Amino acid sequence: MSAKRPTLADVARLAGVSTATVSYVVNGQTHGKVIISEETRQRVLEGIKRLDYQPDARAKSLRAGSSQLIGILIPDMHNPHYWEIVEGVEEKAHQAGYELLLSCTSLALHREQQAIDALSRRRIDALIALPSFPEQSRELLQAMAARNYPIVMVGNDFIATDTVVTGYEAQTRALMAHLLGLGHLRIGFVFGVGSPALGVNRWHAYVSSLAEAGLPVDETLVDRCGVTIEDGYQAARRLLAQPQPPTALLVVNDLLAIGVLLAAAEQGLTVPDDLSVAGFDDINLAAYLNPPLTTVRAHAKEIGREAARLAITRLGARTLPVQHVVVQPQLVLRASTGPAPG
Amino acid sequence: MSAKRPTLADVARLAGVSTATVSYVVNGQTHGKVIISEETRQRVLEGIKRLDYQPDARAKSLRAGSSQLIGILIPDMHNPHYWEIVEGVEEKAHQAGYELLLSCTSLALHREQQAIDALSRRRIDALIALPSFPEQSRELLQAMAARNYPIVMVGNDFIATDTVVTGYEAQTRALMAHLLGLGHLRIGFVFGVGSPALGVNRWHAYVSSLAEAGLPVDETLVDRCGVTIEDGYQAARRLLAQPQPPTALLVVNDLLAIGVLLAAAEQGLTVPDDLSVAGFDDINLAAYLNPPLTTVRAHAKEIGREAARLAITRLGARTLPVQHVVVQPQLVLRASTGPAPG
DNA sequence: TTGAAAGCGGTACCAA
DNA sequence: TTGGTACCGCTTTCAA
Repeated sequence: MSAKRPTLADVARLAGVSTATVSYVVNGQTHGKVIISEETRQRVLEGIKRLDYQPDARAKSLRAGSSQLIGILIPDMHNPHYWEIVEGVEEKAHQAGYELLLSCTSLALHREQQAIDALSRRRIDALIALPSFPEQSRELLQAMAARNYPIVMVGNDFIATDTVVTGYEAQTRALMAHLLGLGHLRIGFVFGVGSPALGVNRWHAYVSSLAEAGLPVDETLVDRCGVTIEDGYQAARRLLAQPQPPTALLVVNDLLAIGVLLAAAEQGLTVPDDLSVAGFDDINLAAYLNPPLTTVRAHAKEIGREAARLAITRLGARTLPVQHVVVQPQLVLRASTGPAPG
Repeated sequence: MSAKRPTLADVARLAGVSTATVSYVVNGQTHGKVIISEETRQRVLEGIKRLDYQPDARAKSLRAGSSQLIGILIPDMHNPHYWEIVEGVEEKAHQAGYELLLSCTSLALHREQQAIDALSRRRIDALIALPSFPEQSRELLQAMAARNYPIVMVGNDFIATDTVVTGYEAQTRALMAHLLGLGHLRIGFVFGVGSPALGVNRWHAYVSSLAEAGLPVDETLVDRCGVTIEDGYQAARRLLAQPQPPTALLVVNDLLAIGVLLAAAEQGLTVPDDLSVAGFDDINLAAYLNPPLTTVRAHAKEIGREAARLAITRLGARTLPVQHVVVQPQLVLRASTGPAPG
């Protein structure tokens, strides 16, 4: 019970060799040359097995200067969109022998800054950041970058570093064109974001699409709400209860659209006959909603993969010029949008 | 550019004191007694600010013997149910000054064992484990426990340690009673689990409820499928396409129920008039599905909180007798279940 | 009230 | 092919 964890020294003692030798064996080889005799190797391996020795990652990391840890900062663990990004990161990171240290900031500025700090203290090798408050956290991130932490920013380019961004603007326009083409004149927006920075691209495209179509931005058709499904549900209820309700609703992400769909059903509206609904991200379940949701696919997993790729590349080539990757989203038309009623 | 990260020694040099002194002020006080003069303290603080010093968590952990890290192992990051558990753990852990190291095993045995190993090497202070393969991973877990790692098992008690379990059996029975009471005689089961261990409790209760009602287990009403929404969708399609389709469907978790609901809608079936559907877990979005889903609420967040509480308690009292906590689930009746058709 | 120094568990250089 | 050992950055005892 309570046996002390064995160390290199314990193994060395048992095998009758030095700690250096054990270290060599554990790490396979040094600089590509196998320098330990097979006999010694076996003896050491035997000792490792006997003691069930597991190297201490902290010590190794401290001495070796690399933690083999990639930190990732996401805004909110309630939105599957972010998990999908994490999944992509994880896939690539594991392939390259890195593990992930995940931090959720729950859309609170102080939590975000805390998290960045904590990650930095853990001496992660690189950071993949999806900050909720890129402007306010900019300084912290800059400071890390100055310390030679490779940082990949996802979704914005507030600091001069490797980035992967999506082109949501263009696809928001395409979505608006789709809706306008279906004859919708009262297109509302359920704009539930945890921080202003997180939705600007969609908002701008919404406004300018409206303008180009000669339509005003009708603030009675816009609801700035919170980030939960319930928030989306309540927002849609408010919007749809008005004397002049919208005939189509953009929802800032698919998660909120779930609530919107239910609100519509509860008011006796059929989607898309009475109301068209469109989301963003194309989270996994978007295709399984009732009706399946028209949305803009972000390619979340690919975003994650790209981010990891950039981080890992940077780790091996600090002086490479800054890289910018754009993962182009894609309009996915499903059954939740249709011709304007009437 | 590329500035080396400052260490205690750098701060000490700048402030003209020893590293010990810096360590004292960084940690506030030693053993409750403030022993550093205010003047020195200020000088050190000044140096810390100037250099933007951040202690190295690895070194601290190595020397101090505690990583302030609680590891948590979950089967699958696609199921919100697990995230809700993580949320509960995080809440309590943070309160107590611990951070979380999260590992998803993607329902693969080798990934699970890898993850346990990795967590162990990182020298987490405690492990909260939701293993997908409790039997196969038992030995590994036992080995950790023997090394004095506090382990909290969630959802099963395959090793003798602190546990938190849910009483899904009883509530599955209650759910079956509800359905039987509504006149359903052909109750099917969409049984999509990543590993046998993950669903036994529900399965057993299903079988015995049927038996008690004098009904046979009709294997044509049971579909053992995968764990994704798509799997649930396909399973429901198969089940409903039969000549003698079920009139009610138990779905092993709410996530799969999403797919089931869509499959039903596509076949032109109205839920609950033509088909009753019930899930498990009561994930957040269950209440927002169309129709809102009857389910068994696991109280996921509470499970997480309890697990964290157990772990933290254990950290402070190694010799306490083993604790077992039961978080009682609760039947939540919503609109997806109703009287048997006909 | 402060400092010197011995480690925590590894890695890797230099010698043997 | 192997061993001795300095050191990674921090904590903590013991002395001053």
